[in-house]
Amino acid sequence: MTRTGGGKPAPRAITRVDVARYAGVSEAVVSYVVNNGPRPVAPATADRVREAIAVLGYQPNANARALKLGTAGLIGLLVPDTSNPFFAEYALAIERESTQRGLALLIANSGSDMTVEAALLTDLVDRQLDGLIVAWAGGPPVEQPMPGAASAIPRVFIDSAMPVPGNMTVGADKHDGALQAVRHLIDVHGHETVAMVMGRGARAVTDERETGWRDALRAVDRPDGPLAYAAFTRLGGYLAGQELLAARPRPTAVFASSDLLAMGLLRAAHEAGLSIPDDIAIVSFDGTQPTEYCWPPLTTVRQPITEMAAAAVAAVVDPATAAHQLFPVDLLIRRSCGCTEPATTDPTAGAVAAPTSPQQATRKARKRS
Amino acid sequence: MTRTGGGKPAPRAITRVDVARYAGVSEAVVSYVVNNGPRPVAPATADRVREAIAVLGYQPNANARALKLGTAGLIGLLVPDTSNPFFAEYALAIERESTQRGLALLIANSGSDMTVEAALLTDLVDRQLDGLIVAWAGGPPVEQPMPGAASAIPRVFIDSAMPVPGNMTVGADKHDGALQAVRHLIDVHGHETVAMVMGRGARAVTDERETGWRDALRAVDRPDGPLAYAAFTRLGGYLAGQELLAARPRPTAVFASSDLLAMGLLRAAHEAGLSIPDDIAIVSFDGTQPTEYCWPPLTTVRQPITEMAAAAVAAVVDPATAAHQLFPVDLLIRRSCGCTEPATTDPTAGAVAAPTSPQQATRKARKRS
DNA sequence: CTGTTAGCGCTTTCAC
DNA sequence: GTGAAAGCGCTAACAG
Repeated sequence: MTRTGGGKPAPRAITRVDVARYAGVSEAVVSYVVNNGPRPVAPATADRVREAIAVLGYQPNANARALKLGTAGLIGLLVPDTSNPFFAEYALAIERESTQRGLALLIANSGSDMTVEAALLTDLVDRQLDGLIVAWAGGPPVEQPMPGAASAIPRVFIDSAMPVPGNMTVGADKHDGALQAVRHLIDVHGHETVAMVMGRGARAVTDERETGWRDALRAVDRPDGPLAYAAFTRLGGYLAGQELLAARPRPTAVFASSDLLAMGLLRAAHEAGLSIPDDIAIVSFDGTQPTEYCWPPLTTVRQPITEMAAAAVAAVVDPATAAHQLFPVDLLIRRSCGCTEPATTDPTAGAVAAPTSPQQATRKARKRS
Repeated sequence: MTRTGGGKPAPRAITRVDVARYAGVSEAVVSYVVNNGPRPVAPATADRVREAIAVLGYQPNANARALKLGTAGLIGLLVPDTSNPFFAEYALAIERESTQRGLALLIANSGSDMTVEAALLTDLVDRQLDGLIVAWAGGPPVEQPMPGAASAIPRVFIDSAMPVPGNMTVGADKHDGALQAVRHLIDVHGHETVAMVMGRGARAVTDERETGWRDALRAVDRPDGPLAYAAFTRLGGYLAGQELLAARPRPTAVFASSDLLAMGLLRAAHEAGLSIPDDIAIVSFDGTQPTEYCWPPLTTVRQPITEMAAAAVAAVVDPATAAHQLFPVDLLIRRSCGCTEPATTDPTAGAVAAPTSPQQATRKARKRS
């Protein structure tokens, strides 16, 4: 049998056959040594094999291994946009969690585009990963346009405050978070009402933060403050902020449905020459790191990202988990709401959710000028 | 041959054998249909096969395919920390570029820990991806402690302003960027000298931004402003900022070696009750999105992330590329340096690097009070 | 303790 | 236009 062409002898990668031959053992033994089992190997033999591996520079073929084992040790994550710090931090936490379990993470951004999202999801499913973690752009789908639903890959939907029938879900209690934020502004800082900047995603679902905001206001018989919808970006927050600040009377307090939005709002307020929190108080949602470095630092509803990430990975790795896992949120008090940070305001102090004394910040149902 | 146990009939996944049988064709034809080649198939037959696929819910086994083809269509990205907007935006751009080429992206964060970095790199190499893009924590290694260097995976080192012998590299002209930043502060805004906050990574290499800053000052016979080293985090920038602001005389202008650092510095300045840019001007480095939403918006040296990402992916996919690719940077003028933004300051305007008229911002070698 | 060997599911060459 | 069959490199059951 003649070889095609007589060029360079095709640099065929070395396989365990080569190693076995070199070490003078069988292929099985090579495997036992590489995998530390499943059968024992005499120390001397093992050493010979290890040396052969080193000398030859043998590297097991990952794809062959994956075929045989039926798994490549990969999980996939589909999110709207990792340039949003919330998803960036979430993805990072998921990656850490996966790595700890020996799984690598494949990441895909939909850019909040439902068409792209569907395409990426299909691709991910086709790759037959060991698990799939999905944060739907704009919340869980109302209908079930769930590509590859038939596939057997365990999946969990994150950033989903509500259960999705027939699916595992992980989410934070957004309704309660909105309640806490609005109540804080009213009860502690004496605002008459609270405006809201609500992010609008790719899907037309009513978000729990919006209902939470509304419910908090109703509970104390206050009128709804103005509500501005915005794209889930800094620019969206900026534009919505301009809209809100142009209203007369101007709102004295705003609840932003995400940190990203709050950044935009902050810029709009600064440009308008407003002082925060005196002219306008702001409470945000997510609790991402950059909020600590805004000016003023943002009071924000913290989602327990690390815990949720752990739950999400656990869910796909061991699908025996509960169908819906809801996590509590807490209010991270900083300055944008009108509170004074504790003396040890220094971020060096490390305390994440430092309690604070808001006494002198109180204002009684103040009149607007 | 008896089967072990008589329990449920092991839900064996359907393979092309099942499809072939169902459609009454050979296994080869199934393959031809699925892959659109390499041999032609009669339309009628193809339809039958497609129907069988649909009915049976057949999904080609990705691992088997990868074994046969010798590739799984995966590339890996190893970065210090995607919660740094610079790497987040870089990763996103790389992902887009890969997706476009039908490759999926596996991502790993070292957290700037060299031990973790080495471990992750080994894992990535073992997975035999089609390419590897690496941003070393703290710059390219001085020595060559490059795990898995023997492996044949094409690799490219990004965020590397200097070539690394024997490797492909992609980087921005950091030296020139620092030059531009410092010159702007001196030439346009009349600062006597410029201080610097320099990020210090995991490796002890002198960064081109530091030499650029120094060179710019020397070129016009100015004394070096004070230099503060910091961890490459917001907190690092904050602490270094406090240090710098406590110096007497207090610097009137600071160049921060990354946007992340500048955020911290900004906070330190605000807490000190300083007005920016009047009391202290700031120019940053990277040009990430959040800098547009700081207060005041940051003037920053923009790295061409999208272009570099494209170059990096191209490099690993087609290793015939040049060894070292250096990209130019440009100064994104905003307010923190003392310039007035153009009338259309509205980010809606879309113009990324809007030119600006810095006339009235000029100050002549002003005295410090 | 070690060796032989049967597949995992796919792609593709080669014959028909 | 279609089918048969040879592997890709590995793991692990089974036999020695």
